[in-house]
Amino acid sequence: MPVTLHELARAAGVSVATASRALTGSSHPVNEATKQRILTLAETMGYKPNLIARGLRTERTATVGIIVDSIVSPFTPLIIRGIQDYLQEYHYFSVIINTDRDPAFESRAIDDLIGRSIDGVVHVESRMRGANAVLDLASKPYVFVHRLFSRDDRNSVSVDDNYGACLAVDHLAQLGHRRIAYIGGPGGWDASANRLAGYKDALAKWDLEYSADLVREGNWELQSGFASARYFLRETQRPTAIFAANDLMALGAIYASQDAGLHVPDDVAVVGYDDREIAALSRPTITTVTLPCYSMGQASARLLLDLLNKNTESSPAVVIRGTLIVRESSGDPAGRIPLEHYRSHTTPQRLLADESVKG
Amino acid sequence: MPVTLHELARAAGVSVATASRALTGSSHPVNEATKQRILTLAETMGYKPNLIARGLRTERTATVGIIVDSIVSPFTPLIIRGIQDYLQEYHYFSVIINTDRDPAFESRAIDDLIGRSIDGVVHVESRMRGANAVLDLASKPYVFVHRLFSRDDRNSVSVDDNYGACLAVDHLAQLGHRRIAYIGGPGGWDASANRLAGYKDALAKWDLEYSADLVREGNWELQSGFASARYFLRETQRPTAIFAANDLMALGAIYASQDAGLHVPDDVAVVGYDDREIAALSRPTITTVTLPCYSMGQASARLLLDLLNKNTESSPAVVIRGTLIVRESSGDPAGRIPLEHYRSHTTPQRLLADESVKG
DNA sequence: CTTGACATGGCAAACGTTTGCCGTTACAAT
DNA sequence: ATTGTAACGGCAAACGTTTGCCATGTCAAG
Repeated sequence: MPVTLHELARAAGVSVATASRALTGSSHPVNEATKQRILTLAETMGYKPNLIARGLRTERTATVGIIVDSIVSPFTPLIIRGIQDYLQEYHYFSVIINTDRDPAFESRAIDDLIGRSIDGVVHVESRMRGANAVLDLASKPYVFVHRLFSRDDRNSVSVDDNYGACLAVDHLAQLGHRRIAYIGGPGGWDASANRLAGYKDALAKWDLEYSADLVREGNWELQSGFASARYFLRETQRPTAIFAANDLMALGAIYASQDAGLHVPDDVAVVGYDDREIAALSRPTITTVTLPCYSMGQASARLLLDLLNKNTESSPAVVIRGTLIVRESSGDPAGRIPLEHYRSHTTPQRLLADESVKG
Repeated sequence: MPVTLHELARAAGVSVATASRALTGSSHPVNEATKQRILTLAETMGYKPNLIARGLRTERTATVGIIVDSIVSPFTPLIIRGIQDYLQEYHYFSVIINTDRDPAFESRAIDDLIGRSIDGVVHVESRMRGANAVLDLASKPYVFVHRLFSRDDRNSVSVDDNYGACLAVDHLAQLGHRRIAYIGGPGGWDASANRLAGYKDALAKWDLEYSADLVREGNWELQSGFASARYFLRETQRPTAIFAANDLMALGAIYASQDAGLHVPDDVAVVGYDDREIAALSRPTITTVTLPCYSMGQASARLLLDLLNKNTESSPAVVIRGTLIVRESSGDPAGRIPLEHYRSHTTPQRLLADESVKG
């Protein structure tokens, strides 16, 4: 039922070849007048190119696959949006595959992607993984987005966790805190190591002594933040500030402080990491370092398009930095929370602001 | 580079026609022995059908488009997952289009979908909209998912908000509350009207008098819940329970109660709606009615596949019911919060549990 | 022995594009 | 007048499938 190139060409009194060239802006010259005639005719007739047929012929589909390990995650959708917004400008399309870390489904999905002859892939993984899946698609350009693992590899986007942790500790030190405790992530995650390193770096920068008594390892969950903070607050010389490696653990630390009869931030200052929605809704709201998901998505799309169009073999590894968002849990000296602080978490503006790109 | 049907056929010593029929399970008979030979050969040679070519020939792509107005929303990803999980079982694929309610981008996206000759569309919209976009794709099977608008239309999935609100008020009445206030959503949304109706229905059921003094209209945001609750609590005969039409306003109500020196739930019980993550993280955790996004996604996919495969003209409208999740803000008599309550919000199990389907 | 039905398999057209190759014309340079 | 170059346009092949149609062989019923 849809109008084809043949019909369009016949209506314009030209061959399909000419019509095709007029529409695609081919390098082959075509008379400007006829070109315009074809274009306007295409408009009026409502011609829409059959992308399936085009894909079959050109073996390029202007489609990239996005493989994510969980679309139900506070971070993934933002990354996806970053990717899609960037792709859109270049008239690329994306197909999202949600694997849920199920290898069987993943390999089936990859087969599907191959069958659809997508042009490239962005792989959004929160965990490290073997390279098995990658091999299958090795012939296609491939870009990684790693939220919790840093990769020195080329063709990858990751986060400068060290820098982010420095930001947090800097802030606390600047407020005058000298005993700053740290609740880290579990072992085996690069993010845990890097944020710990950032914590240490910042301490050194401020000539503060690193003490193992002020560091505990959590598991990203609220309870672990709660337990760790309770431990710190029972010490003879309790810390005046706690930096947690994510917002959930920071919230746990706040609850523990409150249970101990301490006021946040007057008695204990707390800083989190990630800038999840909860950080803007809790009481007090949580000072935190943003995880620049949107920018990461954009950067990965940019990398992939470079790979596709400039025929470069590989792109550099991109590392993105978050920024500090100061809220009540660290700063505001008055105890009472101005109501205006409870703003919507993610407005379009917010997506882009607060995130800076490096590399 | 990938192995084609021709190569496979030649290797098996048959024609492409036979190979095709062996692989696709065509109705045309093919000798069982040769069929097996072809299948195993396909396996060893790593043959993957070119879905582009197949799509060109058959004009069916086993792909459905998912058009969402915002992928950055606490609800959309869960709906998407419901859709994709269901589609996956039937070897369908999906393409997600994020419109951000930008009509220009939306129409471009729809053109793209047409060009890709997708088989059908699931439209996930949180707001009501004109049918303009729909017309363009009218030739394709189309299913709506409406989270905040109910549609009597066929080919649509929506929520039984009336029922959900009843659930909440029932719960409060059962706990002995007789003055139950209501913070509603803004006008113009079906969800607001339906939840209000449910509130009234439940009151009637319990022989409780409806009073306009106990109802205020919020705007879904935390502040409005805060302001509304403060208003209620200043009344000479303050309510002992507050039902808010979403979790954010419920949280605002909790904050207002706490500011007024009242304990939740001992002095004021609060129930929300939606079961967003915050409801499981706040202090106290919030009793709420689930918005069964995952089930809605599944149901819409089922509807669409019915449309595609059974050649039915239309499917019935499906209405899905949420369930009540009792947490501390309404029930727990003791003031202190057991730490175990702070569990991960969305585990795979959770996706399916707590949601019941009707119709 | 004839006929019809069925199992099996191949030929080739078709799906709607893009593009290499060739032909024609116009025009400038020699 | 001849040649070279560029602009313009058409023909037809190709991309990898699926499928209508036809051909052959087999076998059972008449």
